[in-house]
Amino acid sequence: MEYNFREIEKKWRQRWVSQKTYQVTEDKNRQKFYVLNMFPYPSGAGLHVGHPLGYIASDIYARYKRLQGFNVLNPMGYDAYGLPAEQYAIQTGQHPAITTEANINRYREQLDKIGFSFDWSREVRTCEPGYYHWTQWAFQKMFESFYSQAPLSSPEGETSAKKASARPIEELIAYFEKNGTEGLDRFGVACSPLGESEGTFTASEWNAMSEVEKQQVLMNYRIAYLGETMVNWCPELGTVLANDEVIDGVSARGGFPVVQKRMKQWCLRVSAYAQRLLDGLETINWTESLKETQRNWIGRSEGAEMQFKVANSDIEFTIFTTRADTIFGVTFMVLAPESELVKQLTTSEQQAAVDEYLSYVKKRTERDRISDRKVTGVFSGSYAINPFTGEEIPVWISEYVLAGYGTGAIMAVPAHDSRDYAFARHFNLPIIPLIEGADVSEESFDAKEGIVMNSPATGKQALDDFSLNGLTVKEAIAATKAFVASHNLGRVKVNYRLRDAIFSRQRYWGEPFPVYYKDGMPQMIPEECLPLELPEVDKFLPTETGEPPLGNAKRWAWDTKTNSVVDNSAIDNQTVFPLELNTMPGFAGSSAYYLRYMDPHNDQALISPEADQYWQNVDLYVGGSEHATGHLIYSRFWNKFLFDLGVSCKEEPFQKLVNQGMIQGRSNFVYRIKEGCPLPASPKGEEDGPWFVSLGQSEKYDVTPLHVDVNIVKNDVLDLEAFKAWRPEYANANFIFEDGSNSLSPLGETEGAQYVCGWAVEKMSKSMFNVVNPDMIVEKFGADTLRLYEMFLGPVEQAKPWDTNGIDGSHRFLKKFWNMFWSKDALAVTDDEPTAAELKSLHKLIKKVTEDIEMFSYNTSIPAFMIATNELTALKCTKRAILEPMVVLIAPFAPHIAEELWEALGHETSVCDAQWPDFNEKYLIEDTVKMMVAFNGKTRFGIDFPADADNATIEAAARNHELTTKYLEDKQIVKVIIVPKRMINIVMK
RNA sequence: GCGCUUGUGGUGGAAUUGGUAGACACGCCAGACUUAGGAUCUGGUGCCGCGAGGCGUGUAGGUUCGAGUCCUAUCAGGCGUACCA
Repeated sequence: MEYNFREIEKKWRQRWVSQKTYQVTEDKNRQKFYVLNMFPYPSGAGLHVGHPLGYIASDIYARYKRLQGFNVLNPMGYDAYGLPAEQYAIQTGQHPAITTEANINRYREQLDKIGFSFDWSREVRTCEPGYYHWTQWAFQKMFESFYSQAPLSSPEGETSAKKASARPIEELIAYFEKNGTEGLDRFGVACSPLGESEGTFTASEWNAMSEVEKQQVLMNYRIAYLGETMVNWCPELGTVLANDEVIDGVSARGGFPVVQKRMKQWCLRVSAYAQRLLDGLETINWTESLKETQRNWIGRSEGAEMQFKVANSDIEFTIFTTRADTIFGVTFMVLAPESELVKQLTTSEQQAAVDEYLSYVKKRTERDRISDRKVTGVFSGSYAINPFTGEEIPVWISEYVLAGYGTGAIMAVPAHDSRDYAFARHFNLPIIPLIEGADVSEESFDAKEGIVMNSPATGKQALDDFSLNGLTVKEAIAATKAFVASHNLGRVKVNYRLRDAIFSRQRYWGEPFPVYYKDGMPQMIPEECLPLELPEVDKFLPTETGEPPLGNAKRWAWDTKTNSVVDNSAIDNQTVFPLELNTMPGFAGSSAYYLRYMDPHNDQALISPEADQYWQNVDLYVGGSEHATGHLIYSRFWNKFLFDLGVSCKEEPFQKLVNQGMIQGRSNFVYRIKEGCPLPASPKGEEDGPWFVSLGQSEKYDVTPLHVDVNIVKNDVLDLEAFKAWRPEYANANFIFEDGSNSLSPLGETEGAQYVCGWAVEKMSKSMFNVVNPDMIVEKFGADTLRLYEMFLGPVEQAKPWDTNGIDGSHRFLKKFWNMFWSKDALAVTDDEPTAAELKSLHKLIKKVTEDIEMFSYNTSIPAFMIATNELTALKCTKRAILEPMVVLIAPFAPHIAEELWEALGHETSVCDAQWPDFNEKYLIEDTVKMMVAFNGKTRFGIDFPADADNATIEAAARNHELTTKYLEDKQIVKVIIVPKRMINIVMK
């Protein structure tokens, strides 16, 4: 019987739907396994062949786990909010919901053809009210929470059994009512950076505050808060962007310039969770490189904050340093241009120079700073006093100090910091070396090693006779920290690079905030009124007054009497208030979708405790590594917050994570001969077309390489007729072939002359004509072939180019596999007892495939299938005891063909409910075992032993072997080494 | 600059704790069959050499009876990050 993949695949696609084969329910009697793919953004271009790679890999794993008896959750959905649909809406007026719906349908159609075991009854879409209900809900909870290292009720604060957690803001309010801010620092409460004056108040001061004042104070502590921060503003897109959405100073989407701007924005206090995000990495099974990326992004650094007084003034300021030991080498201080201190410390003589510098800095974009790293700065006119020596140190202002990290001010130690060194050299400031033997005449000595000197310099004296001379750097750092703490000069401090996430976007196509404004302060709409649905607008652009697109909505006001959305005209700021105009960013909807899959239709809660208890967290998460510092940080944060709330029972959402590598395109080129370059033949008389030369001949001509559609090239040989039809201007094209002949030579072209294209690996994109569409492959070869080939292409984690050429091999294999079962049009399978050779083939395969799937290295299982199939075909094996397990083994990889064969073998249930075959080692034992014996540096092989021989027998036999004996007699033996080959290892066990 | 990562035939890639490097597939070559195909089947295919033989895992050393695998140095590519004090 012929392998008719089209019919088979169609049949099983329908059957899986009608029999609900992949729907799962919580089943307490079976162990759960949760497989998850990063859900896609449904773009207009549809899927290309690279998209399904990770889905196939995880689908194989999901099917394998199911065959092993697990209750497998393998859901899919759409990250449906996003910029492209909105940009398209702006250009065409088409509502993004319509575009998105159309794209989703296209995605679904494509996905359905590949045979995934997704439970579509659990599909989620981030843009649906039933889904974003819970995004809004979580946001409200964050607004109503603050974060502290210990419960405020514990009397000892930090010294008590710590439990860092988000807590209801009411706890903080109760504390303020009783104590003000007195003693609050014992509890490690996370808050926005505050000045001395606004940060402290007494209980009676708190109680005397107006409601608005209280709200303003609380805003500094909420986990979701409205904060005035420097943001990445993208004028072209008219919105702010998160740090991970900005690459090289331009927007990740669109590549538009990004500038720094001070704006009031919703923020999430991700930084409060920095330490837990760092610690959590130790408990999860991710690749080391990805964990390292997150560690760097979190950027923990231990150091000290130190106070510096300003000479002739009562101003004091704080700096952060990890090299407290270099205090005696400080020769100047530097402030960030955006620092509040700049205003206070600039003297009247320097005012003009400073103003000029600040306006220069303001003009520079992020991109300028990156591209030219020149040394710039200006003297403020003020001097700071070194707390250890009393010396006066000039205070400078320079853009190399960042306002957003540490305190926005540093002590500069040019001898031991390369940035300070460059600055000192440029402005001719003194450089004092502090490490014995360090040569700082050409560059700074940044390493944290060596013996300290000049601390203080000979003949000078420091506060309390403090000295670091003679200590190692490590000892000096510790000693200085201790001294700083004991003399009240500052405190030991851990800083994180991780910033709070900016959570507002000035866009239409996103989750609306469930927030209205009363007296300028945000208020949450009542929880039972969620979801607050996205309003309709006429235009998707910002309003004329520069408000976000929601400013165009006519019905976007909140009536607190009826608790409903009403017309803007009703706004009276008494009972009807304006609603928030910003929307949430892309990462909002993707931050907890894995929880929603567990209980997608629950309209009472994000997830029921029962569903959460059963599914717990994701066992295997598959997706691209480009989300390392975005989604994978935010969702870990989000999940930790929900964990603190008791909503999620696991602190880490994704236990194991595999990054699938990108599939690149393989572009083909033709070489067009430039005008004026001598040609091999003259025109035929008709209108002469352009000339193209084959790769091997192209060096002889002056050519321009041009991309050519990979779909009209086979094995790098151009299909000439298809090429002529591809573009009207190529209709009369002439060719010089690989063998040097040409299409216009008087004798005609040589028989078999070919035009060979060049090739290169590039990104898969329309403009390079190298996009390969999975539908086409499925149409030609079938979904099972596509699945097999995608896995065969190489390790899942590695980036690799797509090359359709090799796909025949996978298809041929499936045909061979199919043919094992059939003789003419009848099933050939018999119930005979299998032979030892047949059992060996089967069990070798079981072992290999089981191990491979566990290790996620499918690319080596496919060859194992091919070898086993070839072996069994050669043995003419048609025995059920061999072939039936083979069907189960291949089911995760090629589910359609497996179902068809399973049914042909007489089974009434789906192959999905079969049992994964057990591996038995006894079938693998060899009859004989080869040994290797090494003589005088040369290894010899070829001593055979019975397979059941034990170690001692083998060694004795080897020693008695005639060769061995001869060498022993000649005393030329250095060593006799007996190396069991792998088969022996099995015997030994 | 820093961090991570990868270097194996014409190509994608195999090679378990160090143990016959190049599995399997593509491509290529030869042959068979034929309804002449983008079909199927068989055999061959790392490089040099007629041959025996020699050389081969980015490069140079080292450890070892034995190294793709371990160590040291170095070169090249990929990814991430960017003045984080």
